[in-house]
Amino acid sequence: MDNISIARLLDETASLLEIDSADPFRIRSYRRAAEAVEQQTTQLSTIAEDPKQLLAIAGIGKGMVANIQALLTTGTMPLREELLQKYKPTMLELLRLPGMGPKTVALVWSACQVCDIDGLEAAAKAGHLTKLPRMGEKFVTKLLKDIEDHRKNSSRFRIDKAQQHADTLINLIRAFPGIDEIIPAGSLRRGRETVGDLDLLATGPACEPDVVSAAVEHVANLPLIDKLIAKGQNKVSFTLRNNLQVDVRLLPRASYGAALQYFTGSKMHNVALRQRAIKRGLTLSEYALLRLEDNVIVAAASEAEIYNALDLDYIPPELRENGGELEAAATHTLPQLITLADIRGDLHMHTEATDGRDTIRQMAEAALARGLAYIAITDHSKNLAMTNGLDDARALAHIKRIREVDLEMEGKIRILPGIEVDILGDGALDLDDSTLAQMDIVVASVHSHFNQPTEEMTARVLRAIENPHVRILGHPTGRKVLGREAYAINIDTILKSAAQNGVAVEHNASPARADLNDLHLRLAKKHNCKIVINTDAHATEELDQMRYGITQLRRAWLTPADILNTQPTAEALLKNLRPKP
DNA sequence: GCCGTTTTCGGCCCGACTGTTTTCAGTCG
Repeated sequence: MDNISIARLLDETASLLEIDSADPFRIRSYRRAAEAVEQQTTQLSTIAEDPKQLLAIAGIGKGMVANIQALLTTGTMPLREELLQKYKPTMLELLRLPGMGPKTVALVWSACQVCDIDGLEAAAKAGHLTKLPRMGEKFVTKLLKDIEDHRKNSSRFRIDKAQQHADTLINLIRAFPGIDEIIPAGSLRRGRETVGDLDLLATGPACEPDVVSAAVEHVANLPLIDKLIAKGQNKVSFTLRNNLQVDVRLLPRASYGAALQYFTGSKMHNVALRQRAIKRGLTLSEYALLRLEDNVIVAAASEAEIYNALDLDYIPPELRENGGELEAAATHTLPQLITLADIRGDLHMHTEATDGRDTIRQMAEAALARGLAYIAITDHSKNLAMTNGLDDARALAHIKRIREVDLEMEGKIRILPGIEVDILGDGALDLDDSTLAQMDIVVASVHSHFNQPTEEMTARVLRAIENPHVRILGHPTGRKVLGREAYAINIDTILKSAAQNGVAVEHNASPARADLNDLHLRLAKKHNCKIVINTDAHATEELDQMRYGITQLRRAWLTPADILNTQPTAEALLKNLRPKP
């Protein structure tokens, strides 16, 4: 059992304990232990023999060592089994619905024997829930809508999780001699926020038709496979333990480009492309681009050849949605899309002063190592009490330290003092203007999980934008990619007002919370908004999440000129932000 | 359940907001 699985089982146990109304601090230790295990770089299975090494991990004590050892030897642990006698594992799914916490899950279970989403929906529709305490019409209406949303999303995987699985599988597959190139196709390659299944296309000498069967056997016997679905001549389909379906195709080099094009999609892009081929007396399939009259291969080995043979510029995967990219490629007017290397700064990150894990200096050095020229430290303000948010006095002391570290870095990277302030219910900010005046970067974020009418929510954000100290609007939609959903906000109005006031809107690069999707980003460009992309990193390695945010910018056809933090220096960036009052 | 001790128990991030109350429990960040 790997660390990720151990962490998941510990976290699940914590959720079951919550439903069981266990001691909140005991629950927290299970969550902390899960987090700690997930962050370990060495596999616990290799050091489990030696309790001393396990105990050395912060958050792992005697009890947790026993749990981990039980998980590693038996695949489960006594407490988990005991809880599963009382509750059903499907209840964990219920917890993922907005507004459904452990108490409510326990309540519907004891009152209606409801333990899964289908049951909950049926009970809601039958009117059983309104008889329960604190559950009225409003709650049930919202619940039914949330169930619907959940069903739409729950079979998909976030891009970063899909990428992790892809990376692991690619390494394992490449271990077979004679496989030298593997590319994930499908929506992962197109940079979609979520991925339904994984398409891995491999090629190399071992994938040629006469020898491919050995490579197929290798793939079909990968240790990570949970269920083998199909094993064909050059294709293996299986699922992983988390139910992610993976299709691996082993393709001869000569037709690799055609296959890559075909399996990358999107479906609509491919339909349009094939129509274009037919108009030119050609036919495009997953094997090749052929001349219709004599079946001669025109192009097949690379995607570029295929697009060029159709009189098109090469179209980046992110644009292949049949949204005008064929016309642009035909007239040589495709945009020069932004790349990760264009990003010169990251203006939203946290440190140990609030809920981050690392120090100002560590964040700065990590950013420097990633080639950034400047960053802003924007820890939380006091209203987010659980993050140990900064009050005015602490915020001022914090920027003093930020300036000190900035000097220590001797110009190798600039560190701008900043803050992520919270927007209160009436649209006011939770720190004094005199404090905000000391900051280079003020990110105003809507945090509380409001369920106000759209007009009130929008008015609240509009008022925050009007505060002249605010330079960036963070979490503009409050949207999360999977799980609990966005605030009711009129994004069109917000973006217009941000543009008028010169407030930059933030695209959060974190895959969990990509606040603006590609449609929002296009809207922002239409309204002439200033746009920044930030990681909102809470630890050094989260700075790497910038790559996922970039794909959303590319999907929105954005270029370096559309994004403010492509400015080469901190000074140039600040000049482009709203002027300080 | 973990941690840090002032060694063997007490402390462990808490405040805003909603829906249902009729003074508050539950959820969220």
